[in-house]
Amino acid sequence: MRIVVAMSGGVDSSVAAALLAEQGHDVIGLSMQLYDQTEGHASFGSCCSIDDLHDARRVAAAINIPHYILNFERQFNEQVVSNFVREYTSGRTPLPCAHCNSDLKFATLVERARGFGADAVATGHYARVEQDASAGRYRLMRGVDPAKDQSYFLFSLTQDQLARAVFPVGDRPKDAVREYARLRSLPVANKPDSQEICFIPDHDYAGFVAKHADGVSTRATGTGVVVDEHGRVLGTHAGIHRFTVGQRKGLGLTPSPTGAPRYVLAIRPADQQVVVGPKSSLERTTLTASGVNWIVEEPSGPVRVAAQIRHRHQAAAATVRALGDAHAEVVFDAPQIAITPGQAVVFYDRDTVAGGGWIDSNSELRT
RNA sequence: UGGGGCGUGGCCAAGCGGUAAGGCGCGGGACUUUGGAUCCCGUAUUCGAAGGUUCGAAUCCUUCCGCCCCAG
Repeated sequence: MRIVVAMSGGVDSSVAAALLAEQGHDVIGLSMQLYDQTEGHASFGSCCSIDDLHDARRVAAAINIPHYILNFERQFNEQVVSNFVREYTSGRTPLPCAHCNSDLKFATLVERARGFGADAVATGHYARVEQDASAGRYRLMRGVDPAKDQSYFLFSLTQDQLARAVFPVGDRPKDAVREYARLRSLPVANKPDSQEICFIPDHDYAGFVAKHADGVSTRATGTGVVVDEHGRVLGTHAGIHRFTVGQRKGLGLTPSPTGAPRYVLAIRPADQQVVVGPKSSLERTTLTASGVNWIVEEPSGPVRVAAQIRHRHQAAAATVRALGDAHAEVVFDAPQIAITPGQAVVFYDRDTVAGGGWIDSNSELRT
């Protein structure tokens, strides 16, 4: 079978490619160039820098597969970057990796793969896909290494996309992946794990948003006030895009009378307000989500699940109810800290992803 | 200039003769294919200033400076 592997230049996708080649598949390596590399070279750890593309090419050469670099700048900008900026300027917190997966890797890249005569696209994600013959569906499951599992970022894949998705490293622990890379002497065997958002290598999210907010909303990055739960003004801030629910650092306020730390409770884009308060006020039991994607058959009634509200959040017992029109309501058994609009809520049944959606509200505090 | 109170790191604040707690904030690190959180480490040779008493003072005394409150 001919398979296209999305090669980022990292260890995981390199091993994925090597494994598939070893299994006898007809493997083609593709790397996506996502943004212009000409300015600045401080792109450490980013997934698609010039260096990373070179690494991908070296790996492809080492395992003897063809390798192509595709220019996805326009698509990346339209699908991922614009969403990132729009979310921040509207008081929400984006999850770009999930969009990159569903809107680029398993959308645009799949189309391009067809051009190469390939039906499947493999990536280095730590997740598993299985065909459930009895249900006539594909199942998405957590990677076997609980510490590296990335199924959270893949919740929005459709059945069509899952049918073409291959995750060669999902059934092995990270250690084994690294070990395999060393055994095969892959050039990236000892490359550090990537982290951080790949398109903002300098860490300056606020600066990035402000710079790209032009066509989106200029006033959204303007100043506003910081208020407490009762609406009392505590200070000013330099733009709501600098905050996210649950944030503690960088509030720029005088310490509270009690000396207790303060956290961002909510962001109100309409009046540019950032609401802060004690940690206990971050607790919420319910949330609503939109853009819900069911990977298992959409349930007609309430379902018991383990719901995960952010990457690396310990999924918590909850009841989900589909509300129709791709909406859902989630009620947790116990309050969760910092349910954040813009992040994904993913429903698990043990290791299987039942579905997930985008968090819209967390029952805003009434002030 | 009658009476009372207070001045300790960016902020709040313990200490009241024995050689500067703690919290917030901030900085660094760990963790991490989002943001945030979390954890760890660091953060005043010095206590408004100047003298004095004492083996030894931020802690006692004197003066000065600066705030605050109540009276006029």
